[in-house]
Amino acid sequence: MEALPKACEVNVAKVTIYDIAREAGVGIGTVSRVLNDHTSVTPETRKRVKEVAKRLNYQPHTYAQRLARRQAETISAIIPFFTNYFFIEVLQGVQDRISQLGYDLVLYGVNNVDQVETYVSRALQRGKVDGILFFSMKLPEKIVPRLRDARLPMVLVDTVSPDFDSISVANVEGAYAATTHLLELGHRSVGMVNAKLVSTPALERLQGYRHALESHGITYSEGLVKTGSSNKQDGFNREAGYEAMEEFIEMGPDMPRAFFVSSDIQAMGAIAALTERGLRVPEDVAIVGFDDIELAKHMKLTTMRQPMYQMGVLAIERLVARMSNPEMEILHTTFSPTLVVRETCGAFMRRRN
Amino acid sequence: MEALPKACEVNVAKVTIYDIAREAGVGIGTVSRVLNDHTSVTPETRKRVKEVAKRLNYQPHTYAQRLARRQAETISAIIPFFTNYFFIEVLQGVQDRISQLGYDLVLYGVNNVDQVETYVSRALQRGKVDGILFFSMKLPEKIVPRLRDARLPMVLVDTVSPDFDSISVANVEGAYAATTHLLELGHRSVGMVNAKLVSTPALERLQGYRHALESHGITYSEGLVKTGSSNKQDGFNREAGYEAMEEFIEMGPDMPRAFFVSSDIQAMGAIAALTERGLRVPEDVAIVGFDDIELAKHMKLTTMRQPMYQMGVLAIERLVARMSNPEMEILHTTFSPTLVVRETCGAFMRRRN
DNA sequence: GCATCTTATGGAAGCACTTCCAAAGGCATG
DNA sequence: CATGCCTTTGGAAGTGCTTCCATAAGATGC
Repeated sequence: MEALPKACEVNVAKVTIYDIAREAGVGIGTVSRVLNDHTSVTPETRKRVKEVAKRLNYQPHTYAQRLARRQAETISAIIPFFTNYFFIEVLQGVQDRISQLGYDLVLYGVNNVDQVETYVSRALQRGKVDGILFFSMKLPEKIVPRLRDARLPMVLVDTVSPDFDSISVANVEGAYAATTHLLELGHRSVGMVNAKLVSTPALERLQGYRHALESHGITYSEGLVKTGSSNKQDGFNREAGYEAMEEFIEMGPDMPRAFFVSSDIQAMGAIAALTERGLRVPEDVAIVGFDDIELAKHMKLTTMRQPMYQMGVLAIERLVARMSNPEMEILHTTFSPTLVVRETCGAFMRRRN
Repeated sequence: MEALPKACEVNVAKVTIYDIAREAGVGIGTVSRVLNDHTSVTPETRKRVKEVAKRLNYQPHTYAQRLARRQAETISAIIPFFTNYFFIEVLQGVQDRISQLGYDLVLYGVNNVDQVETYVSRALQRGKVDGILFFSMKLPEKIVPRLRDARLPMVLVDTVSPDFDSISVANVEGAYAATTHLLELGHRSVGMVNAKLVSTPALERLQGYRHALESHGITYSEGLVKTGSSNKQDGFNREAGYEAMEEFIEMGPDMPRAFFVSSDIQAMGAIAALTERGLRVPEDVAIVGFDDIELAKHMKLTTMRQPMYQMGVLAIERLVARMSNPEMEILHTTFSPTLVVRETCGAFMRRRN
């Protein structure tokens, strides 16, 4: 049990450019030039250096590079964990694009609002990241000046602020389209299952719903918009949808026979409430959701599709654009959600008649 | 349009420890000692330096620190994006714990198997990360030696290899418990909806199912295990569950009236297939799933719960332990899933009778 | 054959920190 | 008062790279 090699002695030899330079009989400058594919190196030298590097299994030291290059090659994403489906899909786009660029993605998952500031501070550490992606949360007013002063490229995704680039979804238009679809199917009484109005998307989707009614000559009625009591995720959750629909069902015969629901996940709850009371979807009640999460397809839910993956890709592209040109004018892009007609709205059923 | 300030001129002044040292009339060594809370600094000096640092709004340069400290303060997670629910919940545990430790989490999302090697190589870059979390995928044999040579702490989550620490779920026991639950409710013919056998969890869950049958004196029959044809995510997807159940339904009266399904998401599909054919759950057919994803609760699905969040937390703790003691014996931890009885198994229905 | 222009190369300086070592000062002890 | 010890401090050396500058070597033109 003696002379156990210490961990550090066993560790992989740390090969530096100095080792390569010595071994190849060149200077470190030349080594660096070869490894970074600069010009002004003869093919023979280039070849020799590359061979030595390979033989010694050279790995550049990431942080030494980043320090010398004055580049972080890293982007951080500040993202609320509760967004779930949306988050996953957008993040996939972000990841794929980032990975192509050879950048790293560092993830700051926010579970409660207080963490936002902590994570922003971390991301703002000098030289740490080249850019920030800020997701789905209202940007706290008090940190806006710090962010602006830091002059660090930042793109907001699924949220908006006049001071920064943003990628978002046209909630008003989407809600308008969803509601209009139901109206065009002949419904005159269309209810809305909404989320808490503290959230901007909820507010905007309500607006779109209301506009749609009014453009079709129907007066908006507060009594036909319900939210349920579950506060989790600002009301964008299944229970809230269930509860809201329960309330509607209690209205008895006056209950609307068509609903725009402000998210697919709430729609799942709403449909469950209906089914449990013996009401069939779409025969008795028509439903249109919002988001087009993966489950929507399986549930045959008619819904408004957000191009989540593309939003992620675009977010990175916008960020890169701003990185290379900080003086670029601030750009706000809104994607228009598209109506995906499946079965819960009853459109196909009607046509068959 | 003249004399527009260049971006770099406007940029935040980069304050270094040299600036602080000059301003506070001390040496850089002292500044470093103060900022790192070392001993051997008089309270007055400490106070003065801290004040200057604050006044100048000093931010340490992350990468200079990491280079000098020979520590990455970063952990990377290599994770298949398709795991979805499981992934999100485990990652939440990982994130929370990492964040407490002041480490960064860099995410490598894998969309197809080839990417695994790319990402492993990146994570292996010298000095880049202090540890790796490898999720839910079979560790490719060919990279095991590289990984071992690198002597970089790595913990496998939801997958196993003899060479590395791992945190996983006792699939055999879980499947055994699930099947036993159905048997104890009086079923003699229990089918299984499984995923593709290329996946270890699928293999192990089949084993548990088989053991359970045999310990109850029932002979195992291959005909009662079906998989469906959808290959996505190794068969752990909704369509596959739907297809498998369709096949069962085609058996006619010989079809089992109870099923253990190897994942909740498949169970969703299976239930849909049953409902569409007019078969009620649990009145006509009993179902037990596996995972306890968020939707399971809403669907009232009886299932085997995996403690995903805790698995994430433990994964980080294990990683940290190995980082501080590389010679530690390799540890494999398996969490036992617990049976969550809801409605789809029919247990409550029975009791009511 | 010489002046001029390229092109290739070595290595110092820089990036912003940590850490170690030597030195200085303060205090107690004999 | 001299000696030894401890605390505090400054700053050189180190971390591993990139980049710039000066120089050397080779190519070109007349």
